[in-house]
Amino acid sequence: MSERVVPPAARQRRRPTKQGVVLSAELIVDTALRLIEEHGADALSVRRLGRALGADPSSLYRYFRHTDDLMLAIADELIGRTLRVWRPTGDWRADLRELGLRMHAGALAHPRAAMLSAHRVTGRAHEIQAVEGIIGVLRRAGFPDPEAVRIYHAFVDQALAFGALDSAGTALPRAAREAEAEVWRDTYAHLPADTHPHIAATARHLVASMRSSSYPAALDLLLTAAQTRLDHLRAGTDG
Amino acid sequence: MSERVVPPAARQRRRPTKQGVVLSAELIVDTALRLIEEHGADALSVRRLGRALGADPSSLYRYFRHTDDLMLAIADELIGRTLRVWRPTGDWRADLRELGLRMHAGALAHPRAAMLSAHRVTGRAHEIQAVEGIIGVLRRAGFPDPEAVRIYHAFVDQALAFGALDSAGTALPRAAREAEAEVWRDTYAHLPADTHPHIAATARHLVASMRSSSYPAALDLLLTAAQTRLDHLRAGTDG
DNA sequence: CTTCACAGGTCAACGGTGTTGTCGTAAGGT
DNA sequence: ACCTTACGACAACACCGTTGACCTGTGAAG
Repeated sequence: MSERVVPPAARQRRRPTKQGVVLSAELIVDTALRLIEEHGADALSVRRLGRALGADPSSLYRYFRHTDDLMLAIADELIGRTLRVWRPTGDWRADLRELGLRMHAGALAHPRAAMLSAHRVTGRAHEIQAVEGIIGVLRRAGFPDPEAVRIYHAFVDQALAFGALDSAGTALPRAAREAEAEVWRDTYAHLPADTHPHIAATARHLVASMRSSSYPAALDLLLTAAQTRLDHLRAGTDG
Repeated sequence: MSERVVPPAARQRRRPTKQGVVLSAELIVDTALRLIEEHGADALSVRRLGRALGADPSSLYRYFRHTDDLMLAIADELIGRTLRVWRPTGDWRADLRELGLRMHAGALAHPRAAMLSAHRVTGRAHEIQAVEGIIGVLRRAGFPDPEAVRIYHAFVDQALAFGALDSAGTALPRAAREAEAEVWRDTYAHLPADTHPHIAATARHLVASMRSSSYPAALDLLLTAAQTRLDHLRAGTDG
């Protein structure tokens, strides 16, 4: 074996595969993302990716040490894409809401990658840029430093956590996802009022609510609480 | 094949395996949890579980239709364990805070299981009991039904999502976890103020905050927002 | 232009996975 | 003591990630 993976800079001998494709780390990442998007999260396997590229599966190991390595590269690409289109306007609440929803949407677009990368701190350029931007928004809004950090931390983790949670939902095989919807419709909607009064009373709302992600609601709750805190601080300072 | 899985009530012929173990859904779930705890999440496979039980892997299909089915049973068992020690006092905010922290702690106690099951709706006994309990607390507190469901949904998902997120963190190999802490200490704590003013200004707080979970803070923010909403509703009704 | 080292694509194999069809046997009801 | 049948065992299938050995065309050096 010795060293299988060669750093991208040193690559030069661009030999095409048997089927005429010239491989590159970029092409592999892009193809992987396309595969995930088109055929669901479980469509991503080294062998399938190889087939989609028109190359032997083992060729990929010349570019990535193992599948995890590939996943991180994919995640990195995703962070970049999300951040690239965020333009803070100066309204802290609207800006954070926008960014939160974008992060969540980005995760849902690539469930498998989101699940694997949510809990990792990369310390890379894109991530640092995001941290600086969010804390900046909060400080400019008037939050004192410890408060800004607390809210930053909760905000980011919430976006990542819900992104991963909801991604896991969409990554399920179609049959399992339908089974879940059925559980709410069939089991919860028909519990008798004498044994389960609260579920019976709210069944209609439950079935409707469970159909969609609770992230927007949770995000708004977080922002509302932050707003309340800010109002409180202002009142304390002004009066 | 016909029907392979027999409902637990109908079981009677308790034939021991070749190695003398008498199987049961309970025993299988318990063994699976033990396996996950001791050897990590990837230690859970039908074949390994069979080996750990002293039974042929295919025997498990007499108790669970497929692996997913087994995962749901594991998840429900965890919910049950958490719920078993929760005693609502009547103070809705304190009760939900208590339950949220318990769920989070329960997830951290079984990181791998939490990660695998956080996103599943089981529709099983313990879960139903939890739903009834939480919505009951909210309705008794005075939230109208749609509001109660919205908050219930956000509350539960947030507890599960953070549970899974933080579990993923603790499930990392020790080396990787230390590397992450280092990133905060070394990279973020030393960014120059002229390029990253906001990070530089709050670095001290950042390093401290990132060491621990943001779930308690996020939970308090959610409860604060709910309280605000409740006050608002009361003011509207009373005045 | 020719030569030739070796990057990088390919092949075959290993040990793992979930899942299913078939079969034998011992447990329980009669 | 017999019969039925639940249920555990076995073998097979198609897939997975990963590796070591092999072979060939590329691109630079002479």
